[in-house]
Amino acid sequence: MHNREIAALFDRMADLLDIEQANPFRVRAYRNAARTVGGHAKPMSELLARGDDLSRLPGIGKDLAAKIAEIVETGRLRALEELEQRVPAALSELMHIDGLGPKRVRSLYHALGVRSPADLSAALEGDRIRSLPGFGARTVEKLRHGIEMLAASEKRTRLVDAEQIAADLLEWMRGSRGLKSIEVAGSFRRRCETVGDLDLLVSAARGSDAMDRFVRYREVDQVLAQGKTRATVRLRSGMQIDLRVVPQASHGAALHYFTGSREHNIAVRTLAVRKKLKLNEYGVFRGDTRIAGRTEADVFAAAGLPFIAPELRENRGEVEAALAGRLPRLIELDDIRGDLHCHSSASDGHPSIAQLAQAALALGYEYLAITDHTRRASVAHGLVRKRLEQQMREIDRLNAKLDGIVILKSAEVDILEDGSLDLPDAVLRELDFTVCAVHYGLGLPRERQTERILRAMDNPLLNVLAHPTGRLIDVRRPYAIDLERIMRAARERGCAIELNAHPDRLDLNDVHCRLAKAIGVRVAIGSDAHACDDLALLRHGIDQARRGWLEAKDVLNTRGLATLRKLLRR
DNA sequence: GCCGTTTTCGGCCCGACTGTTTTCAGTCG
Repeated sequence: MHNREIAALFDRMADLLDIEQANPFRVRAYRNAARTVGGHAKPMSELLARGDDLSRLPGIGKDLAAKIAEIVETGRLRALEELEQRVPAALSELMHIDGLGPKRVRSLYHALGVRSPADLSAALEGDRIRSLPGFGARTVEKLRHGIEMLAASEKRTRLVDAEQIAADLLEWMRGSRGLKSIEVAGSFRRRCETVGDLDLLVSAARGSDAMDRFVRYREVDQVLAQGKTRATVRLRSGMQIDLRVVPQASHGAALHYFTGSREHNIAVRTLAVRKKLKLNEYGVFRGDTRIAGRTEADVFAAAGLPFIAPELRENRGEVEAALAGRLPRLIELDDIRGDLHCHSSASDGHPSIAQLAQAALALGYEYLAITDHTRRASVAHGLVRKRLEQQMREIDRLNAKLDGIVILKSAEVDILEDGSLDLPDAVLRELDFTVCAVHYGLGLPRERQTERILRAMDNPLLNVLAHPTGRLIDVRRPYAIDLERIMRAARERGCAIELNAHPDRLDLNDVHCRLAKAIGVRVAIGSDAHACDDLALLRHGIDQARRGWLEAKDVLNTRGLATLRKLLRR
């Protein structure tokens, strides 16, 4: 039973309790628990196996800890099954339709026997639904649309794609009259790997036309809501955009509020409440007096906190760390001294090694590792021994000519199904270091896949384990491995773990980075560039590293070349 | 159902917009 599945059971519990009109705080407790469990890096089964006290997890008390144990042991949750005797399980799905909450779902079910989206569609065709209180013509229309959108509503957009959408929209919005500032807040600003929608925050003088201009944007497909300070539209791309307009005096408070996450906001507001203050999107108030609001730093200070970077605002311990003065000094792109993963035309990349070196030099790097695929990756023209040896000689020649940058000899060596490496040790030994990865046999059972990688790491010629989980965002799930065990083994053996920064991968993800830091294994951030421009993709890795609390000292390629060589040695 | 600088009970973040309502409930973020 995976954490995700446990979380799903708790979410369903919350939905059904909500429909049953249970204590709303009890409902929230289940939702919080779902989030805690679903976002936890280690399987609950593992925590239990080693005797951890689950009630020490945030939002998990004695009761929920016992329920987690019950699910892990039996695969069932009796409380949910009992609840489903009273409230049909399928009603949970209706809660995900835009415009339907617990009250309307309850009313639809009791009055019309609606249990599923299909039932709802049928009900919307008839006129009985109009007899229900709160179901007018507009609501019926909205629900029709909501059912259509149900499938799409789960879809999230990769951050890198959202950046494009945001850039175009910002350019349009900057033509607004009276505009003081405009920013994208929300999960975009927290640099989540995917975003569901975009939250746009505008500070503007009175009489600004920002709101009008927003709904007139050429890409707008539908205006879903529009008030004086807030509007929501859906673009032709399907992306939903929320706009909020606030006065400048509230800019910091609004930026904090709309950056979220929701859970982080609740944590900070709770702190404010304890100080007898009120925090909302307009500022921090003592009584009716605004004591902060212009900048985010002011808002944090009023709540008794130092500035917390947006990437940390997930209520994953950042508020406690801030109170204790133990916030990390997050890594920045400028800390990076070189790239440890890229491909030349020798395998599946486009540019020559010389072109890649020039591009890396232009980025201010001190070194660049060429990591073409090896033999086994035949579709990517993987290098056989002879071609790799030729490449090493070419790199020697280039290094003799180049000034200001050193090209490192490396390869993205396949980890074969039996855990051996794809080229003989004799040739790997000639490289400065290796980046090793699994590309085939992704479907092995967890234990075997883990053993395979551990065996590969037993070879002292393995230096960096590349894209450790193999996931491709929205395309391929991570392969089954015991990542924590692999990380521990990597630390013991002096291997590093890659954070592959390619926007298709982001592998390690943010939670894994946090785990790597806790275990103390060093992270190597690589762009996995296949073109010169791709070297810039490394910034996406920095985003996730920051979300995972990584500091410059946790990352291998923030070191100068001499130190890097020392740290790579096993 | 959780939690504790208001600590084992009594709180639990806060406001905008919509639609259907004649003053507000429901939903959403």
